[in-house]
Amino acid sequence: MARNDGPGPELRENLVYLLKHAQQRMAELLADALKPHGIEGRELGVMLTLAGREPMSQQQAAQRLGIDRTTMVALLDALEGKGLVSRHPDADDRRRNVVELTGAGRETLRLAMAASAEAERVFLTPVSPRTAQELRGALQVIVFQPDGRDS
Amino acid sequence: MARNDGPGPELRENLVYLLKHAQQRMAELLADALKPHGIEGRELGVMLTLAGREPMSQQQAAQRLGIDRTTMVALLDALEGKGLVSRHPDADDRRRNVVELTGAGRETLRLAMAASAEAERVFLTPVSPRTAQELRGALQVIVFQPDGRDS
DNA sequence: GCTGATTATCAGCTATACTGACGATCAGGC
DNA sequence: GCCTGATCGTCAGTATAGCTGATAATCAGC
Repeated sequence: MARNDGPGPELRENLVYLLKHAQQRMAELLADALKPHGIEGRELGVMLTLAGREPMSQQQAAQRLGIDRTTMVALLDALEGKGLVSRHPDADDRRRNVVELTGAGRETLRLAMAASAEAERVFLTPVSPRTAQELRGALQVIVFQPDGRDS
Repeated sequence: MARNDGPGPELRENLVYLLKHAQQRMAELLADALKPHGIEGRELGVMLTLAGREPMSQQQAAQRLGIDRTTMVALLDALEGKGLVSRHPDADDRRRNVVELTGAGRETLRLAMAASAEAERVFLTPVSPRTAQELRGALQVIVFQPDGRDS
């Protein structure tokens, strides 16, 4: 995004503005941190979804991530091309592709998770660890219980 | 965005994921709140930047907002088409356009700011007012003093 | 063994925001 | 005064992310 001279006081209070720019900064930090490992942010999301779980279909993975199934196709094409995930038809339901991390995928994921944690650390540098935890907690509540119902 | 069944525990902790989805929800709430007033979120950002200040050039406004000058052209085309802002050449520097809110623009901005505040209130429903203030404060620090230098 | 639903895939569309090029204009050196 | 380089607004083209709609293969219920 273009250079930002700093907005007027009206926008400094604006949540859309703050969230958008915070998200953008975090995404840039993550992209830089992941570059050495040859993946991008959304691909890490896919790999995290696939990790430590039963194998799942593309559709299931897409729903978990909150992305469209057609978007998942392109993401998996890229990851499969890098040898990080494998697709093969489900024996029980041959419409489905079972998607799994490969060995290389698990290793890359391990390194990428460390890089991601470091990017988050940099992102959170200007606030105290306590504030950082409150920030994460508040976002979790807002994203996962937006109607105030308890989980 | 597509339906989200809820991610695994790895992603629930992930700041990029949380920020992206929080930003998306806030943007949707704002878009709905602004629809009756005939403007969208980015247009409110432009109008807030133009409000209560000396008239400024398109470039200055763009830098304040952190968007590209070419993006500003299209945004102002729309706002001018709705009669909410006026452009006219700067007498002192005829390369520049002086951009100002019209009377209708100021009135729309007044209503839109109320709608925006209400959208933020809905967004923050699941957290306490105190947590909401901490969230806003933490984001401000991260966005405006990302290197930890004091303002 | 039909009929309707589901899965993965693909083409095409939309929204957003950028880069690069252009003409008009300004500012500084001479 | 005049040339050179920089700046401003504009436009065309490009890139990215994500969607809709259509299609072929497959499944499940009757």
